[in-house]
Amino acid sequence: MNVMNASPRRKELTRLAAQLFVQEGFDRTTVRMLAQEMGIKSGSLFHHFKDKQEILAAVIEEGTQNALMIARKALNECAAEPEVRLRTMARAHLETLFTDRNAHVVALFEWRRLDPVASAHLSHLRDAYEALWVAVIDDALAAGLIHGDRFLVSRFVLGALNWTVRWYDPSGPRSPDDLADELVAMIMPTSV
Amino acid sequence: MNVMNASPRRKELTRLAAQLFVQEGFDRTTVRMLAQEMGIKSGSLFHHFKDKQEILAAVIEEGTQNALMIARKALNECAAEPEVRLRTMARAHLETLFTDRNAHVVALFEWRRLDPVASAHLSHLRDAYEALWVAVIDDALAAGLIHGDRFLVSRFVLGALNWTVRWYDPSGPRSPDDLADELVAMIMPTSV
DNA sequence: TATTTACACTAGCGCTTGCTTGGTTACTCT
DNA sequence: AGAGTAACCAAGCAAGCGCTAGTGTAAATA
Repeated sequence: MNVMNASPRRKELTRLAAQLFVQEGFDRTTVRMLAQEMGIKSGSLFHHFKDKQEILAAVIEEGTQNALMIARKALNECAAEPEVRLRTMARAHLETLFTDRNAHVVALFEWRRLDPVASAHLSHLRDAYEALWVAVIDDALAAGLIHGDRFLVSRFVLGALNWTVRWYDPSGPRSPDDLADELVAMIMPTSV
Repeated sequence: MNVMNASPRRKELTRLAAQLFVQEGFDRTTVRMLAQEMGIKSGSLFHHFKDKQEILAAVIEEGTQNALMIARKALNECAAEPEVRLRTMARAHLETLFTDRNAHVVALFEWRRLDPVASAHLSHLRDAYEALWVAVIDDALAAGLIHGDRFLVSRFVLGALNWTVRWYDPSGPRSPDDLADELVAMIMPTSV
């Protein structure tokens, strides 16, 4: 029973759990289903995770850490112009959303199943990620690229982006980058 | 056991069920919790609904029918200018979303718990509602008010609007109508 | 060689789940 | 008065739930 273990075995189990949580939802996924998917018996599962809750927390933490890393890297590597940074951030968001889709769908739609302790811990991670967004939006507003309330704009943009997991098929003709660019174009009057 | 009953009692039970489904999620809401909230015993519940699934379907159907009615009425009563119709549709969307909040949150986040039969039936309702949106968006595009792909624009706008249930507090200083107007302004370069 | 560690197993406990059954009450209609 | 019906209740069943206890075994460590 490893409290904060990052063994490769545990990582793989977390990945499988994410898939099942998306397919069935957290509540309908039983420890027996998880175990079977992992090729072990249900009892053995509790050697890797203290309880079912911890599996959920592991899935969400993994996904959010990843999103944070990718976004920071992308922002570090791109130019300083507000327009470029806005586009970069939107692209990074969709990139993580669809390369790590299962984990993010779980994070978006099963967050409330977290117990208060895990939720508090993971909220910090999510807040750090959203702070990146707000900074980029602020720059774009200051540069006159977009208009409106900083708070509203970021919520609307994040909502539009997050909702894509409900309808967008990344294996179709349109790439995630196209999608991100179209959204940015939609809210940027200067780019018409 | 009424298959397609619209008795006032059943309507009230449906409303209470929606509230619990939002609070706890469909899977974690037990028939005993539902019964207690309704002031009856769990067995009596099955006099009104054939099974738990049917309660979920009733909640979602109620909400969607309502949204459709409100949107149609609002569009019928408003002016013919594409800009007005776009704003009207966004306002109507947020109006239903927050007057009938519980039912809509359930429809948005518990849809997948529907069995295939109920899902197929309700999909038609939802499609009829989305068709209203696409028509309004098409007019706005044709009038040059907004730009982009009709499909993408409607998805982005609906995503941004639906996501508001996650963060917006209608009892705050900003009214739902303000919210709708700000979103429309955000995507309409001409209104700067 | 002796000991620990990591990982898996079997078996099942205690509890909750959705739902059924068989019967009762209260009200309406003829 | 009698029949019909909608609404309810007490009791409980079969299945499934998360999780625990105790054991076996192979590899790593001392």
